[in-house]
Amino acid sequence: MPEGHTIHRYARRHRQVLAGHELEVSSPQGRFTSGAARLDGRRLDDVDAYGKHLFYRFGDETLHVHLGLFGKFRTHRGTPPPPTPGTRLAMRNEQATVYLAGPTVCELLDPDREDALRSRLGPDPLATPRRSRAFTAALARRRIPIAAALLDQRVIAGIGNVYRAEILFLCGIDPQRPAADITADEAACVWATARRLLRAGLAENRIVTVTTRYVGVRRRADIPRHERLYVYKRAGRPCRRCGTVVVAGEAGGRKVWSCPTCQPR
DNA sequence: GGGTGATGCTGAG
DNA sequence: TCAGCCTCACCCC
Repeated sequence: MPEGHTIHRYARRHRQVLAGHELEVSSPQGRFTSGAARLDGRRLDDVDAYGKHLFYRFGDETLHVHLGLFGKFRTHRGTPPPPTPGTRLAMRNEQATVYLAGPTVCELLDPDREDALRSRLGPDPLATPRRSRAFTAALARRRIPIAAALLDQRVIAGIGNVYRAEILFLCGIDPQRPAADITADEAACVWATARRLLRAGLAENRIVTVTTRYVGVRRRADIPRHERLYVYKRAGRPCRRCGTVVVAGEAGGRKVWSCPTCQPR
């Protein structure tokens, strides 16, 4: 689930239903008991997101959450069901309860450590849309494949394995090309496409990169689940644009898919 | 009901 | 480079 759009969506949702209230905070699973005790009864002032990181402001305490590959939030209005055994964190007020399960990180963060964390993150297209120059400069410094660079959160924050494959397809860039060889125009395309796709994902709560003309339906909402992407996980199937067989490769330790015709070497 | 994979990242070697 | 983390949805029987 969690690429940057999901994280920003959680921030927005949790700000809506939880912020401005004193919260009951607990750790049903018991792995965040002492942290939860420090937050329990405090007012949540705000929630913000950067890249794939979430920050919950409780006065002078900040809760930091990173979902990793498995993490999930669930929001319940009114009386919630009992938490599942894996629920690390529960935050509750009179109108809603939010459960968190399976995060990579759920911790209290002091300002110094937050600064250090943020300084390791590249520009987030959903948070700092104008900073594409920082992105272009970061690409120019790397000899690694562009597809690996797009997963490096120091280069660009919030992109994951689905978006990187789709962005490179839409910009016509072979995943294996060295990042430093990407032209200024191509870098601008990657940034603009990342921003556009993430914003659409944030608005629609799902990753849909195809346009309706490639699928043969009238409305975006009618695009079937398995027809929403151009290349991601489509190895062996025809490219939606040109019919060439989509191929799988690897970059940054993860699979990446591309069309050899639309994304020439 | 069991097995597996998943949109992530770290730290050891 | 790769094991490990950690939960759950989905597939197949």
